[in-house]
Amino acid sequence: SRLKRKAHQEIAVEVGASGEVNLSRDQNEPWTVFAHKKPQKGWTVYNPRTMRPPPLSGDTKSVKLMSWNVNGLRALLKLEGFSALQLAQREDFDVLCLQETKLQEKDVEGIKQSLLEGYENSFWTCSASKLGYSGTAIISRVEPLSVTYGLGVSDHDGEGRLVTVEFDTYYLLNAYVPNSGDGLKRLSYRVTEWDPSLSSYMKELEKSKPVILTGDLNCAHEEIDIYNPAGNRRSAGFTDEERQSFETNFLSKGFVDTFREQHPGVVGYTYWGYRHGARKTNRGWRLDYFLVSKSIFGKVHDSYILPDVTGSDHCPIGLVLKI
Amino acid sequence: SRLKRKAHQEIAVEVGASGEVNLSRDQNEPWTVFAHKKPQKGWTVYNPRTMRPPPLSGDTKSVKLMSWNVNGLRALLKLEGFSALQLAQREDFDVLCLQETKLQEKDVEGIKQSLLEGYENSFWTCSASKLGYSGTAIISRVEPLSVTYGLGVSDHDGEGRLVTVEFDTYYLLNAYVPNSGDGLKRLSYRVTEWDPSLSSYMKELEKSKPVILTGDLNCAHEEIDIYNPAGNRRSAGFTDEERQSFETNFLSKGFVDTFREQHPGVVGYTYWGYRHGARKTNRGWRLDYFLVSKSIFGKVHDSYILPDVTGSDHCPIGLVLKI
DNA sequence: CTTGATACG
DNA sequence: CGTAGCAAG
Repeated sequence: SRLKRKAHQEIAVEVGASGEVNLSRDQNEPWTVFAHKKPQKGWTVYNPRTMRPPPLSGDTKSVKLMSWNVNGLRALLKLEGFSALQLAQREDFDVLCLQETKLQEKDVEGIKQSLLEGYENSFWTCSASKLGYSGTAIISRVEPLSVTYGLGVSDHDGEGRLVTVEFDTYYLLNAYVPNSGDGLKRLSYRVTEWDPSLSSYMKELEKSKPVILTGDLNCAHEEIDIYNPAGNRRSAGFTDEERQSFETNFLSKGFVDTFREQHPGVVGYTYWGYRHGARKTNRGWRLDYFLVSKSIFGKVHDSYILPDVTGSDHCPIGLVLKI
Repeated sequence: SRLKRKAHQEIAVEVGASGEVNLSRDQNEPWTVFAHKKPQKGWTVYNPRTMRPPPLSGDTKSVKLMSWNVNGLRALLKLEGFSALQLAQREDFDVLCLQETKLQEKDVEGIKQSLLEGYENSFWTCSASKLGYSGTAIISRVEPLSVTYGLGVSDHDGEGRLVTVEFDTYYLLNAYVPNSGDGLKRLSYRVTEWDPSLSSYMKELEKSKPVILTGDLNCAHEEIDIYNPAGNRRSAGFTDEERQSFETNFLSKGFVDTFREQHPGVVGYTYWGYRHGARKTNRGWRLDYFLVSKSIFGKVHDSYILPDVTGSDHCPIGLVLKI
């Protein structure tokens, strides 16, 4: 049955004294924020209240991975109420992957200290070529078996865009895929060099263990993954080239887009440009993913989005994995 | 008699709904903000409430000139309550000279429109060499006889640091003198090229009419003009070279420092660096002046400072001239 | 529209 | 510390 929709409806977000985030909407009401003038038949809008599976029974062990493009970690931490700490308290994640930390090497040590109790393992990349640009981190409760920065063998590692940790039963890769840029200046680099290199690297790792790739993959895969497909055919992140590359290098190589697999026909954005108040009207993109090797897709309990968490132009996403 | 002093006393400034500025202090209390640990004997701190002469009698005609380094006019105008408009309402000036407007040529027309009713004559300089840098303006009720931008004949005019207007009985020059910069990089240019050129230009004009120079002259002339003379002997604005240049090029050439002449032994700062809350503790400098040709010093009724006007790291100064 | 680096004060 | 411009998204 179709949801009742009201275009441009705003969600009021209330931040409590201790930083907790409360949606002011009735918990039972369906998620009705929808900016499409003519929503496609059969599409519904992802509602993290109603579209998440019930918690696993107590005797099923699970791990919760989260990913968030924070668009500048120092700025985010200044907004107390939205700090990673609050997210930890709410979500109780095991691993948090950050992109666009925009840290310099010299900031890392200080940030590490001030971060979360109980997450003593953290691994940071910074852009060597441009200060305050790009940068990723993996923050984990348990100590990984190994850590790798960058693609290792290639010449794509000057911008601190990738960090890999190895756990018992899988590799976890956290990537901030290069934006193709204004005028699509970097489109060619992105689709002919970066994407294939990342893909090969993943296939190489997969020989020993299943692989999970998360992060800002800077591509809205299909029309359902962007608010205005027609108007963005030549926009970075929705070109045919990038979408094709996403399929060729990742999906066709046996990596599963977990959110889409669990939620066919569901609109779930993870990014809204700061310009023109795009977030209020849900004019967004789905750019952030958890892709997993087919061999462990069966372990995916929940692939979800937290669109109400602000503080960045992206929102966090999560993956609950049975182990 | 010595004033009672309390170091680091703070003045609370209240801004009313219509933008008026109210000091919260008792009107009868002397001005006691004083940051010197050991105030020099005989120095008192300028108090604009008690140290200004009584208004001129109704039959003496006068003109009020004001000067303010606004440190970015667009930023200032955003702070509604402290706009030049409020200053106009309080002070009823005839001419307002601004420095460090930091406007680009393309901003000027728009700003001109949005400015003050009754001040239809305004003349703007912008830095051609560096966008958003330097820049001056003279805003006047009456139309001047002529306007000149820069030093005219020299090669010092790329930065929009000088504008001259000619009135019936005097020339008014508004200058933003080059800061000698970190490491005193520009000290030599400043004292061997800019100051002498400005001085010659003034002497040239003086052949036909008395001259008034106002603006940010970027020099604290004597020890009394700076909160920590000993610690700033090699700071831009208080080097021996700049102080000597100030004397040689301006005072010795017959231009009178009107504030100092009227208030010997009085500490009156016009600038407080933003760093370390220098303004709260009155750790300031007197960098802004009205200098006048000796021939019209007799016409000076009041040379004053408005230290309670915020919105910039400098405060406005004023000159009331009998005409 | 927002972050962050850099210049300048 | 704060105002600018700029690059990047």
